[in-house]
Amino acid sequence: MKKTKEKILLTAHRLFNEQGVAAVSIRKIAATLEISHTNLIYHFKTKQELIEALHQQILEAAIKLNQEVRMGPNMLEGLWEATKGGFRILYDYRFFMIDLVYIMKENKQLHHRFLEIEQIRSEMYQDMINKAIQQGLMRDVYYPDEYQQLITHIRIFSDFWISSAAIYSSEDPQTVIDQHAKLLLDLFFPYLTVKGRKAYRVLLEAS
Amino acid sequence: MKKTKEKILLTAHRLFNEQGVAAVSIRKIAATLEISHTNLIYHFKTKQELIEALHQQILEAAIKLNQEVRMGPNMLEGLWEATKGGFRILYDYRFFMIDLVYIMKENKQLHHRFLEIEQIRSEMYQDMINKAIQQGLMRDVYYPDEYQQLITHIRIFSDFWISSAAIYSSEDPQTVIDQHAKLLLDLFFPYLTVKGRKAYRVLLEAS
DNA sequence: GCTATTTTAGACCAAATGTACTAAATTTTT
DNA sequence: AAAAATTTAGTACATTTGGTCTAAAATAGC
Repeated sequence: MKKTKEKILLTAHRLFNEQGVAAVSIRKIAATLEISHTNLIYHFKTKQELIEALHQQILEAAIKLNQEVRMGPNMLEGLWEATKGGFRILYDYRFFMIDLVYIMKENKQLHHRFLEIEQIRSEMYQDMINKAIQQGLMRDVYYPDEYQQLITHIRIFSDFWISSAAIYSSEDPQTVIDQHAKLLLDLFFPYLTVKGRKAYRVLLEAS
Repeated sequence: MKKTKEKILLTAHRLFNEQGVAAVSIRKIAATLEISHTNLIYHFKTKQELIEALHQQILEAAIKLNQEVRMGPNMLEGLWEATKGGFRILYDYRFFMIDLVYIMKENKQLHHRFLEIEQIRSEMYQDMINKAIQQGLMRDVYYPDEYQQLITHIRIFSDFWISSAAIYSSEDPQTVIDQHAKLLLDLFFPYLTVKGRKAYRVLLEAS
């Protein structure tokens, strides 16, 4: 019996992606669905609630991806798969990334959750890098915090490559996703050892 | 006699920075200035015209900076000064960067100009890197396009560090600007030669 | 079948926004 | 000083939006 609720989320999701969060009103979503706006309000009191529900979908997709992509012995391969999958999810919900600042500004609760998740992601990268160093794939730091800064760059790139692509890229979605997943991997390249670079080349030839 | 026009730009600039472009209407700017909204419209027909005028200010500030910061023999030092100055300008007009995707979407002409300017910036970085390689400050590429990708990362970071800071940073403006200017420089670090890294350390100790 | 609950629609309101039109006030030009 | 231009304000209108209230329709539970 929640067919309506699901349809609302689908339509909101689509319109947000097409027109941006700010340009889509409750009434517009309702009109697109050909239901009354009061009906929509019955299910979601505000646009914020819609965004929160869609954010929940993003999290669930991310958790599902995390379970699928088992980080195997080859760190770079796992990173590559996880990045491609993660970037695909972000692209599917691109309105969220493009309006990220706006959404975080409007919704303190979501903002807080987002910061927590980023913290976890950061620690994950930290672990991954430490393992890669142990395995001789990445070099040691030249100065303290060097990898902490790399992780910051990873975060900013991950958060905003979609916004950048909205301005600079005209290719089809899959190409854009692959290009930027590759670009993220390139951030790691200069830190790789000879052994690491070899693994990197093997990986690229395989895909 | 263009006092009004200037006051309008100042107030629009301030309100855009404080509340974001979407949340500031012609009428709100007029109300803040305590002039009639029709008077404001007389000077600027639409919000787009206001944004274009402010963008022109950004360009003029950037040109002025370019003339001041002479790229001396020390490539890293020039880069550091230019980055700090440029990032300060971007921060002064942070509404433009935070609403970048929105603005580019709404104004095809501005979008086109923006792409042209980015092209010039890209070539500037390319020249700078080539010189740094000749001077033995940066290493040769390990694979083709390696530095082209670095420049892409520089572009994305430059475009969106302010958006990132709006979400993650709570420090005062000057600290945020310096931190991110430093982060941009860090993108170069792993490509530096031993000689380049030495120059980099000298530079950081000086500032 | 009847009742209670959930879902849906319609009417209405107040605020904000862009826009157009008119006219007054001010400044500039002659 | 008079005429022409510019700048400024006031009014009014249509649209959009979020929001409330009421009631009808559909569904579920008994």
